[in-house]
Amino acid sequence: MSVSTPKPERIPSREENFSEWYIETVRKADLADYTVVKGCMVIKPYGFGLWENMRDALDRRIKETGHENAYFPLLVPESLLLKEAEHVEGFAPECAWVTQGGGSELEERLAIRPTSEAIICSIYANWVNSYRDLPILINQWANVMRWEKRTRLFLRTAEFLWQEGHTVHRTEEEAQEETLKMLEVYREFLETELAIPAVAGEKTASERFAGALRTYTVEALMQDGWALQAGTSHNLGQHFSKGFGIKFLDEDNVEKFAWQTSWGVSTRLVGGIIMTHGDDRGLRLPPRVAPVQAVIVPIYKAGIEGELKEKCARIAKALREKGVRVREDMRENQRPGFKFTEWEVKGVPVRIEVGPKDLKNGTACLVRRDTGEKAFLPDAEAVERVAELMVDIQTNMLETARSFREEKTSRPANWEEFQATLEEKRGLLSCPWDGTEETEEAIKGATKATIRCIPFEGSEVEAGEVDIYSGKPAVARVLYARAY
RNA sequence: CGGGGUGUGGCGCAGUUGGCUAGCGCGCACGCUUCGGGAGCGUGAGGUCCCGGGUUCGAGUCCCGGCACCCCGACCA
Repeated sequence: MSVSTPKPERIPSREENFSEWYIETVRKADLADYTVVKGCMVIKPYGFGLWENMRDALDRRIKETGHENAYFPLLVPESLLLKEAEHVEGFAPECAWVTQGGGSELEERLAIRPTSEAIICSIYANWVNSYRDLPILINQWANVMRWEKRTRLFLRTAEFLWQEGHTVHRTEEEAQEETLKMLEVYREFLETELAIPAVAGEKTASERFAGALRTYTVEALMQDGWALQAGTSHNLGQHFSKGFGIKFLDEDNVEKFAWQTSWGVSTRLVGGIIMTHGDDRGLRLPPRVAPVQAVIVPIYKAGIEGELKEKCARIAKALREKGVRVREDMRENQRPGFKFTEWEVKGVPVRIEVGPKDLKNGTACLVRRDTGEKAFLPDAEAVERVAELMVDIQTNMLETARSFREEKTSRPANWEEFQATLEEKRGLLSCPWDGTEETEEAIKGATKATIRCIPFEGSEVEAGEVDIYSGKPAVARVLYARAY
């Protein structure tokens, strides 16, 4: 046979087919799988372990900023959903409905929550009477359902897991402060834990949450040059308090409507991690959230198995004592090369090889997933080094992602350049905007690029600057991109 | 919801103008030899050929109807 058959189960490169690379990476890394229900995935233990670490890191921050967790019902009576006009309009098209219970037709159909504003606000209305009842600072971890036409593992599934904060405040200022505070929590969380640099800013009216006064976002840039909305924080104003009757008697004995916020991030972020950090070998996980931070692979040799196992156990124990999440891959039916590949696909930050040479020399071989760098170190040093690598790798991944984003951020000088840049380079395009929805629409129609946000930093326009498309006077510099 | 494509062991596929007991690779199970970058040999298990109807002596293959999934567009975290 002169024909060399390609190895089966290879993941296509990001270059040749990014979307296929993504799906294959998710599946080969054993994060998730399809199920019998369209658009509903099963998050497998490895993927869920990742989500749990993300969740815990964010949950800690949510609590540190004074919020408590609670849980509200899955089902939302239609009448409640109808109470905020813009809100229904936005979500009705993607609602799934329960129409029967116990074998008989329900008098009123129940929506499976696409988000919980309606149900939570209806309950808050009973909880709020006095200004002394405020603020209410509650978060819930839950599943929600949106009937999507087209789904993709993690990025857009019919059912997904998320966190949604719902707060009620006495004043507009306080609500606005809360909205921005939580957006900053998201931005910092993405950067610190997930090593994803994100641009914080405000959404334009057309991208605003259904029923919100203002929507803020943290936008990340994926390796294919598309933007991903990684988290949103909404100032709901009094839209919902008026719709649901959340009123309180203020200090001045005047009845007033409360001011509200809501904010959320979802399992979509798992997709963000994959598309920000993955390479052609598969996943690369930021150490801080990786379910397995270091994997130990023994290189078996006849006669020394016992010694090898002992040494592996010793290293594992020392690492655990240092707080490193270690996995010992002691399987005897798989060869080392197979294991190397497998753990690389799964994105484990550090691999520790322990073989006959190491037994003789009192060393261990460390291999970094992010750089591929390989080093034999004396045992004690190796353990120290792994702990250091957790920090180094995390930092390196953030820096890599940051410089990628900077490289992919452009300032086209005119409309022709805008189109060319979007086609050839993609990424984020910083351009003056005239502030109209017409322009936004026109650009979207022509290029599929949307305004991702009006960034907090760098949105100032100089006198005389004009809109990249319409030529009219610009009101702000905004970021355009094609987005997931 | 429009346009295109595909449905055959767990996965990837082959299956001729309709013909014999439906094959191949990977994976899986067992055994032996191996193990510093996806191991080799041997033995073995595993199938409503998407579903329903029709044509025929005979259908994985042809015809009609349905369903599902994937890709490309419009809508969305």
